[in-house]
Amino acid sequence: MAAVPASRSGRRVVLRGDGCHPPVVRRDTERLVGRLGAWTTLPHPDPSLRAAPGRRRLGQRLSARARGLAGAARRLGGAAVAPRAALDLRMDVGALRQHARGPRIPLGVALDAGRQRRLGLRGSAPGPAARRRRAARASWPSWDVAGLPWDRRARSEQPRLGSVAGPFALARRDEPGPCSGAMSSKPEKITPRSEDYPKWYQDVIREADLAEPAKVVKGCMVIKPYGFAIWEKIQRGLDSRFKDTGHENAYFPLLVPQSFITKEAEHVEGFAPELAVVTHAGGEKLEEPYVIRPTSETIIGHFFGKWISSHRDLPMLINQWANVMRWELRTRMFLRTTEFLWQEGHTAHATHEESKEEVRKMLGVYSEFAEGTMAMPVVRGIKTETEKFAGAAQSLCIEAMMQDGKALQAGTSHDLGQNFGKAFDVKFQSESGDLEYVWQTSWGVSTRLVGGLIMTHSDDEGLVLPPALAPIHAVVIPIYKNDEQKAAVMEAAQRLKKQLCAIDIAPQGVRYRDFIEVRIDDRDMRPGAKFYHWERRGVPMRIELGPKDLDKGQVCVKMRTGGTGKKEFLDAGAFVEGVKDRLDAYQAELLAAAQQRIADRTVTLDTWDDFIKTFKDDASTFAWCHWDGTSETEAAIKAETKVTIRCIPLPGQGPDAEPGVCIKSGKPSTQRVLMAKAY
RNA sequence: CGGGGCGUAGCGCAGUCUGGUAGCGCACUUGACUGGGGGUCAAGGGGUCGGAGGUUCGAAUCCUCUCGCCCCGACCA
Repeated sequence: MAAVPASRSGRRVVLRGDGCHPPVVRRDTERLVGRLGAWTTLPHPDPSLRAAPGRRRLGQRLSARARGLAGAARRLGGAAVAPRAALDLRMDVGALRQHARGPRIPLGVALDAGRQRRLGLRGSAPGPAARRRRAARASWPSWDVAGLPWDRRARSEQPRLGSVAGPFALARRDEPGPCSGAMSSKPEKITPRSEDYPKWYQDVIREADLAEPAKVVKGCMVIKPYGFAIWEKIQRGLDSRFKDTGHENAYFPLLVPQSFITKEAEHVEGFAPELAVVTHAGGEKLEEPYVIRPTSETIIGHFFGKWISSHRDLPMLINQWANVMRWELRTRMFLRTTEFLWQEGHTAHATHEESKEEVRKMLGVYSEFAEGTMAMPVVRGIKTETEKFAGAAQSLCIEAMMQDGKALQAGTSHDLGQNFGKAFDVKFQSESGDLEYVWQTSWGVSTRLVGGLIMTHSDDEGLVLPPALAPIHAVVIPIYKNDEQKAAVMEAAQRLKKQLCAIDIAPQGVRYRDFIEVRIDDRDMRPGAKFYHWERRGVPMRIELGPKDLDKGQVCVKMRTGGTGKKEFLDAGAFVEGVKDRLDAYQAELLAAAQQRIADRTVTLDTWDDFIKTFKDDASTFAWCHWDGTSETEAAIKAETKVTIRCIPLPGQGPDAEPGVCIKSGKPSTQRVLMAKAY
């Protein structure tokens, strides 16, 4: 038996095929297999597969798929390799050597550097790290195994005893094994939406580097810089609108005395199950526990009570940017996490008319922001009794449709009536001198908007962002072959960046400026790798800049959502001139596409049969249906189909009000409501 | 809380059945070549195997306990 030369690179032997594509044989494998010609005629370890006594090629009795693999191996040099239908085969030289003597051929064993050394196939000494580790180990007291039967150095020269599972059993793997992952030289791939929508969502967040699960804190997430930059732009856009509508920011404590929560009956009932409670502090048990705010109506109610005494103190218009905590059982990044960031507006008014007006006004701000800035169309409506905020008289909401047809409550605006005013004794003396309770509102949107943004626009290549919220609008990829070219290209890139960065693309009417943000990606990577990198992050515009472009005074521009080939070559000056329009058009395209989807996937249903059919399994759409207005029917529909009433549309947001019969109960109904499965 | 899966290098995972020198791929570092859609080669760095007990000459591997995470259900923005 000839000695087996080690593969030069020291890589494992890997053959891979999936039955659909030709087997993939790595180059180092090729070399090694080529040198294994000596074992062409090994006997198969399983006698049942060894039809003729003596010699037979291993591939012969195997399935067609496996034969394909074995065939590839033969073509490479005549080595006989027994694959199993499963696709990943690793075979180690030591195993082959054993196999040549007899009974066992362990697959799933790597031919790594260490193993090669052990088998005497690798001349080079262990690396420094290995040496250090070994030295450290040697200094510990240890049992000398030399010469004993369990000494592996001796054993490796003999066939291993014990049960022989055989190559197929050992290599069997119903799930893609480590090889398939190990074979990939690409970053983690993004699962296509059609295959697994929730998985796709997680993949996009990871690949775009928006956030990651905290893991060490249950149900929480870390919002990474790129993800937080999006949230910051959302904050800025909303905050300026709140200021424009007369609100002021303030901050209230994170901890709320437990007794506060219990003051409003419906409120405590709604939130009790998801409260996190602080019982100890400073090494001692607290006399009264604090709850970590799930929302701040109670503590703000308390302070409103102290601050408001006259109608002259009204309206009180406060907003708070804060974190809140709700102990959820199942979490999803951005959409539902234990801790999340949001904005909560709290206002107090002298009359119900005025507070109701505030509730509508802020819902208007939200919907304008959702559609204008996020390019996410929404339906404005009223929550049903069961879906409304715990403690509110009425809740308004905006509902967006995600790409899987499910609804996402993207913002809420509550008419609190006098409920909290009464609970916290927030009274004022009116012009007529009477003491009256204030009328309050609260309204909020959260980091959930980021989730909505992702699920509105992104595609199988990764994140897609509307320019109005993109932290980076354009990335310049310099193309060059040598230092000289690099210098010229980089200089041109800097010049272009300077021009672009001076352009303000803030929408009309806002009180802030929003300059185009440009990155020049001068990392030492292949241009292609950079393309994918920024594509996954949803950067709206990519500019390739190379020597040819410099010569012609042009730039190569590729918008994020165009197909791979859709590159435009534009005169550099004209491009800069028209870049704002270009971004505006892109923003408009995203909104139009989202509107189209919502239009395409919204249905009107009149029979329960159709309803069941529409929502069977995991499917969802927006469905306008008649409902008899009772919580019982609502609960029955939910129990049977998981579909909920997302909202009762405000005028103009759904079909015109017309009498009908409830889709479930058949009882009379005055108008259709929006039904869908929800996040 | 029920059902399922999993804790081994930064990430993804082999190795655990059958105890005997801690491995692979990606990522990372250095150098060279390369550069208009995920490059190649070479040389390197990095882990007391989730934790605690136990069995053993010897435990990632066997036993007991424990902690944590993910997925699927019941609750929710």
